Amino acid sequence: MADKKQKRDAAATSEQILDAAEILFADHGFAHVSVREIADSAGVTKSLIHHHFGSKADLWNAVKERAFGGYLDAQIEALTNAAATDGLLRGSIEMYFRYLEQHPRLVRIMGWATIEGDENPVGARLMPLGVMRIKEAQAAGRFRADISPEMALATFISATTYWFQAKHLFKTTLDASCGDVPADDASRNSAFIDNFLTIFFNGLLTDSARLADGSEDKTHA
Amino acid sequence: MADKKQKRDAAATSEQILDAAEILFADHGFAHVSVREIADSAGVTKSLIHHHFGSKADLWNAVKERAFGGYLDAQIEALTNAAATDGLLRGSIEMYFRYLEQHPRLVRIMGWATIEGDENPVGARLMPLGVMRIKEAQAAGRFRADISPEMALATFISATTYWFQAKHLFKTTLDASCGDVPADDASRNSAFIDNFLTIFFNGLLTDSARLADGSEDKTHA
DNA sequence: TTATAAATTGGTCGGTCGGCCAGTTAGTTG
DNA sequence: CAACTAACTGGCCGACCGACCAATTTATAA
Repeated sequence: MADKKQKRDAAATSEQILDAAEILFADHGFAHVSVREIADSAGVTKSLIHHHFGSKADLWNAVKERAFGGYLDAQIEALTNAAATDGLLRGSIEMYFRYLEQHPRLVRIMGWATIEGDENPVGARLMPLGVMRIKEAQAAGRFRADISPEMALATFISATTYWFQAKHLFKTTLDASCGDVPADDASRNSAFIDNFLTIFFNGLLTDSARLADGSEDKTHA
Repeated sequence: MADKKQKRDAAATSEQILDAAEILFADHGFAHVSVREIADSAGVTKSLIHHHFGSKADLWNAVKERAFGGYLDAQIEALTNAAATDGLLRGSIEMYFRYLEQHPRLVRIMGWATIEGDENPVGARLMPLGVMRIKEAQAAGRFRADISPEMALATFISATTYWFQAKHLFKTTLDASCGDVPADDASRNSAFIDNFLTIFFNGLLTDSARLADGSEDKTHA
């Protein structure tokens, strides 16, 4: 156990504050949360927050930076390692999807940041990598050449991001659906990504690539 | 001009207030706008807003109801009239897209409502219609039967909605793209819907339907 | 041990928020 | 014309906001 319980630890305190702020900001948005609430939730004084972060807006920026940092690292790695073969590209797309699934708070923070007009430095760094992967697949003759790589990527990002951001909007319809839609959240996510990937790749693949890929799919589906 | 300029007109005043509130709420969100700002922008007194709408939250609800009302009517009509032939379904999808394009304030209001957790009665009424159209296309053998109609619809709604809600996120990458991406907003919207529809329908159509449809497309593309 | 910087506290400030209320004016009805 | 209702106004209220500050406590280095 060592002497972990120090009386004063600036780094630990800052993280406590960031943790509390992240939860509250993600749930209710910047404007709906007061510094007092964050202080109470973090078990510190309101003044201490100003001492460590300056202002409420600076705290919000710090929360976003921390959340986006891990996200950026994970996705850059996935997109960099993804070779241009369909299988790996597919896997890297699913990895992106699963990352959002496992970080719902990040999804909400991204949502608030987006609608509040933040220019998102994460997307600006991530998207060129995705575009590159798609262009490689086109050059290899696997993806149709008449599709704009940028627009294909926009389709993919939009579909997956909005699925998580607005999941509750789909819930009513999905619940009312007769039969073939799974009931629990996790299964629904899997069903969505399965269906989306099928549509997306079938729409993107060239005829020859689709035939080759389709036969593989059918062997294990 | 008749005697339009009445001194007192409750209905007209309410609309003035709704108009001003819609713009401000759409731009900055519910929490970032004060009743005073709305009153100033509408040219009325703060008290008058409370007189007509009760509370700030009630005004927000009234704004959303009015905005969603017209949207609901337009989309129900489009989806009801759409026959199950690909052409009309495609047209009805593009109509949906164009409606969002021409009502950017509605898009933002939907965005705020979504992230603030409102259950959206509009989607609950619209989505069953879309699911029905897709099922018809499946029954007619035009759409692949191994795709969940609900998930296909979720893909479509997510892609189109997020495209407009987060357009500024794509801007950087699109601007930096070399060559083949149009520069102005309107052309980009058209490029997106074109590319999306190609991917979406190619991914959804059965092999036989794709061949028939593809030959038609190639004649004018 | 002492000096110094940093972490932390409680309290307070000016300002803005949404809501309310008493009073006034305009339109309607009888 | 009088009586009544509804539209509309100005001012005020308590509550809460983010920020700031002076004072206190702890850790560290000299």
